[in-house]
Amino acid sequence: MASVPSACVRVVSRALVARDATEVAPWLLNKVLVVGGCWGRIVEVEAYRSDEPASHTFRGRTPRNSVMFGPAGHLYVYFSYGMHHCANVVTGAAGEGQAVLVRAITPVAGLEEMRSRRPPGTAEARLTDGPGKLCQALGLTLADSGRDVCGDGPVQLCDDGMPPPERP
DNA sequence: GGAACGATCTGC
DNA sequence: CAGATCGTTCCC
Repeated sequence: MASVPSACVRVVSRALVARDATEVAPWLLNKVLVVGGCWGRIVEVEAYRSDEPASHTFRGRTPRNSVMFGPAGHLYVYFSYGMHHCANVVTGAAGEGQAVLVRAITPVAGLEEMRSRRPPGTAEARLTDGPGKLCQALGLTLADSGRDVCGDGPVQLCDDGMPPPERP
């Protein structure tokens, strides 16, 4: 069980992810996603709000997307194309139906564990460089949907002090 | 009750 | 660039 990043790591506050998704998205870059003994740095994200046709919440609340209409700071995982999982961090005020999709992370710790969940021979650079890939590498499934990432649970969103890039 | 369609990934 | 593969949603 690898330890979390470094000395000054704190779970992000719910207030900071309760802002608008378009504001939270760039801020999430370089934050740390921890799942058990595995963790990596977020390097690509995408904001989804209910006013965008592509968003799962565009046509209102359904059983699947209900987590997105809940309070910020929870994980929304969905199953896509019958074979991939994708993970989002719910943002905004409860009821708004917004979230930020984590599109890619740079793997930092727990690499062997991540590799064991990916196809044999997967290069380190290809381990978590896509929304479906990172969920497979981290072992995130529908069972993780709804988890609070602002607490001390198995899935945590942390800040180790590295600022987001100036030019995203 | 059924059909169409993905916030994707991989291999040809 | 097409196929894999199935839950969710929407329409009849």
